[in-house]
Amino acid sequence: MSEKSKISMAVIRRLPKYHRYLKELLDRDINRISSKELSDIIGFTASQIRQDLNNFGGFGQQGYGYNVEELFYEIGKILGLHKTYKTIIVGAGNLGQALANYTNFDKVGFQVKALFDINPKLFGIKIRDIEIKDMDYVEEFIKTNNIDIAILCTNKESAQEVANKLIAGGIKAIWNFAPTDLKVSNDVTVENVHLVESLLTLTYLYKSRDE
Amino acid sequence: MSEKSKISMAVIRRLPKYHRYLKELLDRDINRISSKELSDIIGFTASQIRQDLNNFGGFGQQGYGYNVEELFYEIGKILGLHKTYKTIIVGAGNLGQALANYTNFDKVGFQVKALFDINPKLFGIKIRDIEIKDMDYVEEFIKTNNIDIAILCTNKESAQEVANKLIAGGIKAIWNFAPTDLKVSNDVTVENVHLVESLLTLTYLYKSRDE
DNA sequence: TAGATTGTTAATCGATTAACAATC
DNA sequence: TAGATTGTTAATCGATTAACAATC
Repeated sequence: MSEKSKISMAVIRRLPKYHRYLKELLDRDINRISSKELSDIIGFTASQIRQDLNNFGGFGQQGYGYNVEELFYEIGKILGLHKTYKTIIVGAGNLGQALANYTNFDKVGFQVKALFDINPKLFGIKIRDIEIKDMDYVEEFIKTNNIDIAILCTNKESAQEVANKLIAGGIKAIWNFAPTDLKVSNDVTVENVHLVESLLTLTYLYKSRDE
Repeated sequence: MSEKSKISMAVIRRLPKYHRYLKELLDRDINRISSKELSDIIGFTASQIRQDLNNFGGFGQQGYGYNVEELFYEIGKILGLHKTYKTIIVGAGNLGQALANYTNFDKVGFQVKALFDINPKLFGIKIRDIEIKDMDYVEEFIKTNNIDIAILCTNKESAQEVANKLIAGGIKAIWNFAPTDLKVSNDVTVENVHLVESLLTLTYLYKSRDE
């Protein structure tokens, strides 16, 4: 925990959205924006935008607003996008393979170095030049290649066991797509993508839309 | 809006997690649980669990706790899982195809009736007996087959245009995987899965873990 | 300079936690 | 009945919004 808890999760989860909208503004050659204008397009209140940004420093200028390029760069830095990340995908089923093919991650500096699976039939197959390897060698691979992030795409039954292996190899960040909550020590960061939970939220809202 | 806004999004997003943990308890043949016991395994406070559940009715019994099977069933009903949903996947790239293959959705009552794409090379290809069809016919297909939910897996450039088409066909619920925010009228429900935002949250937390 | 807009403090709102009477 | 645990009200905590002085 320590100091990182200064910034609330509510704020943290808004940061990537700022980043995405600022990128769009940059692409449209807009180089200056006020919190009011940004509010109109992103949907947060101007007050919230100013509060959020001021958690990290005074990026604006009174009477002017914010410089889009500078703000985009600063938020990128806050999010850790000043470096590239070496990742592996663990579990080379449909989802794992689809994520290996998903080029949107490359754009923000993520490299997939290998996929891992337990199914020998998959060993050696390449997805965009990324090879599927034997899960037995995952710990060794992590150490040798200084992997930062593991993308966990196994089924829920093997997720915890595989996560333990990754952590034994030195992994400190897991992007978890398995529909289960991992038990990890607090020096390991886990971000969950629980697809079924998202889908059930949709059905709830859909069902309740005109109640 | 109307009455649906009674229940806060914070509560709604916890419901699928209750559902998942109750299923696990059922599978382990546990048929009774107190809010305190559930708190220990799910990680919400016992008080919060009781508050959450009481938004929807008194499912428990003083001195006893909750009946697992009944509570699982009731939460399923609240989430809209009393019926099956007909869905289509729009955009049959890597992600669309992976989702068509993802059998976890079937388990909770979702049927994928077709995939749609604009690429003629894909027309007629089948994923698990689900055919990829010409996007030109998507409106007609939605109407003819009473599709409930569209799973949007296009790139961000075509997402809004495709969404408009789906809505013109009568779609009221969109599960959006395209990295953009859709503009829709308020009778249409959109649930976003913004993968890049999730990944950037992970990098933020990873980077800040020992600050 | 005057106008605009930030940075920041104060007020409000909503969500979580605590407490306990009701009751099985 | 006595013990346990809910349902629900009250207290606390945190996040959002409003307001405005500072300043570019």
